[in-house]
Amino acid sequence: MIFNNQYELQRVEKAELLKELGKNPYTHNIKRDSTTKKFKDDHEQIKNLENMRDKNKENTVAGRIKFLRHMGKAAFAKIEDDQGVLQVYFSKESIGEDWFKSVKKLIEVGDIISVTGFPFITKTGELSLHVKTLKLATKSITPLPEKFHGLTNKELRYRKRYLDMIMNYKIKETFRTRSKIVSLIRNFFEEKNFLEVETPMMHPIPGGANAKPFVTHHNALGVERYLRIAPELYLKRLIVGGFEAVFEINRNFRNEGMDLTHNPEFTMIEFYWAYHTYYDLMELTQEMFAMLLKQLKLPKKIPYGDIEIDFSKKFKILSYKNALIEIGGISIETLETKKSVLAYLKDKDEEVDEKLSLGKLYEKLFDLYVEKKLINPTFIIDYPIEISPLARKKDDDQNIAERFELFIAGHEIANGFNELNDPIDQYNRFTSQLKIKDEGDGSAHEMDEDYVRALGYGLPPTAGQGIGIDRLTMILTNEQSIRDVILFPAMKPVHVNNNKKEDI
RNA sequence: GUCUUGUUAGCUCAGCUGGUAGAGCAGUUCCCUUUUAAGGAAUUGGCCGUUGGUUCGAAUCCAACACAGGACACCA
Repeated sequence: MIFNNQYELQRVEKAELLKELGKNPYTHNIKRDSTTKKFKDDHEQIKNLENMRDKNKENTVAGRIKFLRHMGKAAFAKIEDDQGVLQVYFSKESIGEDWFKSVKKLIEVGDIISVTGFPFITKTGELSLHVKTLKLATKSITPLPEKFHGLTNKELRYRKRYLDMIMNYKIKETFRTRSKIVSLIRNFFEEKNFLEVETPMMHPIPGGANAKPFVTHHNALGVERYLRIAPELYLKRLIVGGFEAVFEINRNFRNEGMDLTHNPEFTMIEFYWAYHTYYDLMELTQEMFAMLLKQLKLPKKIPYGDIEIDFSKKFKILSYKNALIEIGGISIETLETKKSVLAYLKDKDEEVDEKLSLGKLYEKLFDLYVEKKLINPTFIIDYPIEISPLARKKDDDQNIAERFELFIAGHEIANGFNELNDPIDQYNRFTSQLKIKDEGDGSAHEMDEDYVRALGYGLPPTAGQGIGIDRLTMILTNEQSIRDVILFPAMKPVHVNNNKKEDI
């Protein structure tokens, strides 16, 4: 029996007793004509009535009992539904003596009930429902956590999100906002004539990002498949095919570490826009943020933990190299050669791989000394080419990619660039990524010959971008951990320890 | 992957330098017809994360392991 602790057994017994009384503890025969919020809104004016009640009104509201206060022959309960909480009052007289006695014994906090009755205002001034009929909708077998402190254990909150939602009302708001963000973004792109598409999640060759993939096996085909690390290469094939503006909002999977900003599966929007440039993307991104803030009714300066993020000005644009100099405080001379950068890092007691290229070393410097300082929205542009294997080179500097990343609150939120559409160049970039992979960087990009062949047919000048929806939601909901914006974040399984020594 | 802190009743937490486990809420039994974490009286409930070790004796000391929070590393 799965429910075997003393409290659960007690409640199972109560459910049995209810059945014996002819009250199905799991009935479906419940209809309501109002909600906790609507009931309060509809009857707000009864405070002006003489008796502060209106016996001619009648509504049925259903919800979970969160508080229950018995007082001999009467009782108050707070019931909660999707919309909020409503206090209900019932007594021996209002629902009948026998049923009142049974309710007192058999119905408790956690149970879901429906109540029918009229609005009134209590002595302490709370608009409440005076119950005439009380029905049990669902008997709760497992008791709820404590009513005052609630559920605070983070592990339990993540593992049992349903319980977290019952106990921590605020978290539901966060996930409503998340849903709204996705919906608003979808709308935004549709209105700009982007076409929403769905490309494969199981890839024969993992591509579109530098990351380690999850591997799975396709039985019928007898081949390995990789959960996608990015939809990028498929979306660009669609641009080759003739769609000129596409987007996809869905999950990507990366087989890497987890922390406050990384979950192994995460949601991204990627969009590709033919005959546009990465400067157009930066404009579009700012427009999108303005739209989100407006629709979510957020101010232009929003709090995030101990800091404030200012969206009121045009986002700052700064080149990668200048960011290292101006924000990282690194001298131009230091940045000139591999040797001087290595010396700088060693001087700072940082562990570095001497084999890293200058571009990779820049990346290291950026992560160490710049990223965390980018609080207000900032576009960092013009990235080293070797960390941007799918981005177009600048015409006047072969070492720089026409690429940007958007940073907010020290986190990377978006990544966009002019797509590399020279098939020969792309082939060579893949080849040099393979070399990096051979040298031991498991996250280097794979060769995707079919993608290069697609480019062979001609990819129009295109700019493309990805935005991390989880991180975006974190910023807009003021949550510090990605786990607080993912309904069911990845957790290790808890396994029962059975390795007790056997007698010999 | 590394470091660090934690794991005690259903939940939130005490438990000191080792001496056989406590509180509040919830539950159970009573009293109470307008309460707001309602109140009053009594009371049930513990493989002290797991496995070993040290010791006459371990929730407490030591080790390994598991899981979690945080930091770092990798990445978005």
